[in-house]
Amino acid sequence: MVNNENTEIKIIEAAKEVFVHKGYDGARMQEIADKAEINKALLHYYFRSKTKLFEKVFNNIFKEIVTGVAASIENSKNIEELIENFVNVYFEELKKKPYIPQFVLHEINRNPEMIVDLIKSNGVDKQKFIGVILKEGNRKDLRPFNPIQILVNVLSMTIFPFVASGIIKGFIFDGDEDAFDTFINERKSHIVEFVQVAIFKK
Amino acid sequence: MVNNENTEIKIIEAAKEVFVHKGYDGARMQEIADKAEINKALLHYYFRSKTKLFEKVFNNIFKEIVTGVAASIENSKNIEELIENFVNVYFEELKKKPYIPQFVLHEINRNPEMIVDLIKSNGVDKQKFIGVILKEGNRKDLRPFNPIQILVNVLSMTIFPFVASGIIKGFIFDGDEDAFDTFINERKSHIVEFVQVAIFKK
DNA sequence: ATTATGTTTAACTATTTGGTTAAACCAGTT
DNA sequence: AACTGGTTTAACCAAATAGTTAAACATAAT
Repeated sequence: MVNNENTEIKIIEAAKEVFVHKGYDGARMQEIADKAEINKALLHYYFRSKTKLFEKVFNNIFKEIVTGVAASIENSKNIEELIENFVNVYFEELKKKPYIPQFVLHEINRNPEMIVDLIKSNGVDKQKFIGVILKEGNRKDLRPFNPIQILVNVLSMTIFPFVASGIIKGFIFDGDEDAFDTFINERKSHIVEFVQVAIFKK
Repeated sequence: MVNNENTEIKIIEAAKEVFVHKGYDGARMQEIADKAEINKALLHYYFRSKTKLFEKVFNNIFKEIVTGVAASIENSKNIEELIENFVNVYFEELKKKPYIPQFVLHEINRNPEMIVDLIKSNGVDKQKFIGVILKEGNRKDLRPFNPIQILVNVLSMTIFPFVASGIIKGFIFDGDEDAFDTFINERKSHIVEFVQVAIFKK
């Protein structure tokens, strides 16, 4: 009984790092071991296989995202608040962990069946997420857009720039990191404004 | 001299299929050979290495996308037309090839340096893409949004649903394919309407 | 028919990589 | 001190996989 807990955490952190940047197929157990400052055998002692380790890490990350979103919309009374809270919380989260969305989307794409178990095992309450937006959908001061479309609009505009940061950076900003950062910082309030202006009548 | 040209095409088509669905790391030369109905040695005879074959395929796909976009916005005189044309053309393209964006974004993420060469070697004229939107930016009947933000909004809303189809399908539509398809079909006109309503004053 | 050139194949090689094994190690318990 | 449990390691194994080789084959030119 020397390390245990500490080691496990170190492994998960290292695995997270490697999996997120290289994907499941591109990740190497050796690299994870190196990054965790242990050797490969110990890695397999803690998590029997690459698949098992990956599942742990992926679940971990997925839970982080879900609880993040849940918290951001928990106290939102109406659609205005919901959008503002979601975009604000999520944007800050993504600025800290910009590689997460691309990773999650790629892995779900690679193995779509996974998502069913994932939602189940994480006890995600769908209603909590789309309930507010559906209920608010028939407010008289809103344009008659399909609320699901609005939801996807907000998700798209918030998440996509991080998923496509490589292209946007290279294509629109000629590789200029600073210009891209400015753009991202400006974006948070832009989305809120843009959506508000679009959904309200008048 | 039996096959040659035909074989090369068959290889590229097979490689495209496999790379797009599995990614570079997940793709296997054997699987590509099988799908092209040849053996691995011939594969290496035509394209010396996995990397070389991948580059060819990726360039190919990238070019398709770029020319697609270029064509869609070529004859657009103002921002209204531009948005409508872009969304229409692109949506139909993506419905036919829904896996392309996720693939491209993942590979660029995996190897960001690639994009510089890619843009260079494809002779992409950036101005053509963002020129119209920048020029139209200070029309008096438009709200004073940053045109780049608008551009990214349109890109996001159009492309993201395909990148995140797995999550959207599973999460919002409980795995119901038909409901998702209906949503996608409705989406094309929704985006156009949504953006128009947002950008125009009054 | 023979030659030359490009095409196709089966069999092989070297390396990478996920995973295993058996022994050493360390701390607390008896 | 000897024992017991989990922990850690170096060395090893087997399978997968990118890439090679050398020979057979087909077609057109001489």
